[in-house]
Amino acid sequence: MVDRVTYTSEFPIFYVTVDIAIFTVRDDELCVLLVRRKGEPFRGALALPGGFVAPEEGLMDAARRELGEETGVTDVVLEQLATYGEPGRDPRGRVVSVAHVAVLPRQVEPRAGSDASEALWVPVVPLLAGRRQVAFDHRRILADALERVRAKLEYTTLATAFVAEEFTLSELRHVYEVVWGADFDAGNFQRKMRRTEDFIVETGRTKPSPVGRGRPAATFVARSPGVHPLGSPITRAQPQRG
Amino acid sequence: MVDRVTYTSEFPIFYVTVDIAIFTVRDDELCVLLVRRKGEPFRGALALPGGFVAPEEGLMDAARRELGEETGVTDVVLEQLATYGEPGRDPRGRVVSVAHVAVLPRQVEPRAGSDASEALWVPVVPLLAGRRQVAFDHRRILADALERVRAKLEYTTLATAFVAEEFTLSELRHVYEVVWGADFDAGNFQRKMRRTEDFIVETGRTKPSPVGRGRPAATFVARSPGVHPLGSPITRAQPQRG
DNA sequence: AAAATAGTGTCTATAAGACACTATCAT
DNA sequence: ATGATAGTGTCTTATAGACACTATTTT
Repeated sequence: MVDRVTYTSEFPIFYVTVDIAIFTVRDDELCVLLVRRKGEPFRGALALPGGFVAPEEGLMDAARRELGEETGVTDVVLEQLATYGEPGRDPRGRVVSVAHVAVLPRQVEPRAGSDASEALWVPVVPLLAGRRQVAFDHRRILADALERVRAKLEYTTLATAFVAEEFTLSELRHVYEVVWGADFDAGNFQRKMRRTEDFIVETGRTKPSPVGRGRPAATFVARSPGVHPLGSPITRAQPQRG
Repeated sequence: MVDRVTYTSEFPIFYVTVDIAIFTVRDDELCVLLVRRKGEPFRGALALPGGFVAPEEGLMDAARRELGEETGVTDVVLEQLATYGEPGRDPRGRVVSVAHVAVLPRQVEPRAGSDASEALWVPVVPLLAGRRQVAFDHRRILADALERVRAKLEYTTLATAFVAEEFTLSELRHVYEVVWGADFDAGNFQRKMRRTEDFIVETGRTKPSPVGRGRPAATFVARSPGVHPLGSPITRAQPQRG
């Protein structure tokens, strides 16, 4: 790292950080990983995990590093969300933050990092509806991130990033139901998924229901790793007059 | 502006810039406004207009200012696209660029700014398909911007940003045809637009065809200023087996 | 057998594309 | 009248949602 340099320019000093909104489905709720801040400003408030970008580090590399430091997770779907750089958004100076969205396939027990006294999974919708303090403009970032995840579920294969590598259609349907807060007809969902091209591939194996009873479900894997656009969107459940 | 400061930190120096991909439909082609660089690096190459963010200036404010300086346009649809910050993307140092997309309602004659020897409208698709040199990673940014515009046309009211405040459905259809490079059935397009909620409002006035012959077209205005999501998407023309 | 979950069949409403047709203008 | 563009009618095909039904498992 650079230790002390002389900065000669007519341009101001910028600090560049990354913040990450890490989502997972946990206990029938969409949750985001937040840390409780140890230092000032916003000491004790909830914040998105994140940190400063290193000198020779790419933006997504920085996000991936911070994510690893906070959760120990490495193989994860990560995407740039937007950049927040209003003057005054950070009292320490002109900080431009490149926000990212990450989706975890299963619940991971977070461990606190060096900048946080605590790391915890927080249900997103109640947090955004409530009045709990959130550091900086992270409430706004989180709202944007939620909107992005909900939108991407519709026209990409993002849903598979929430479940294990091998999954049942009930598990996948549960992701949509939790993220969108709407129920799906199980039969129609089944048909839609099986008919959508380039999304899922049946393994030939089955998996018993978690409640112990009922017909075991066929398992599937994502057709290809990562997130890809879908030919036809997965529509949100809308009541039909018929 | 800061003239000379001493920068004491374990964090590196970052420069933050904005770049703007300004699109318009001109002569039956989707065009982007590019400048020819006066100075090094990439002297003489084509580049997106853009520049450094001022000390107390928001990111979109900076983009709007640069856009005004380059084209004289003020009232314009502007949206953040993505941020590009790979180390080495700019030989002058660690430059993080926040790219924006702008859409102009009509062809504007660009005037060269202080950083550019020339400003010109360039057809986008041939540029991306060809081998003309483009400065920095601006070819990549431009490709991302084109993808964004094509996508937004489908599920937002962005198309109205390409036409004058009062427009005919033929003019609007032409935007879709040029941006997507596909023809639409004029009748079906008419029905689709009139039935889509919260998109357009008929003025009651008519406008004669530009070729002088034919029935004058009814004119419309956008239902509300700015870009808004649509309830039902405008689908790209796809051949149907029937 | 009963209960629970997985998966299929089928009907209806809606909407997109194809294309024939009507409407209104200039020459 | 002719040709051009604007706009409507209507047929076909595809698909989403509703919901009844079958299939496969455990208790």
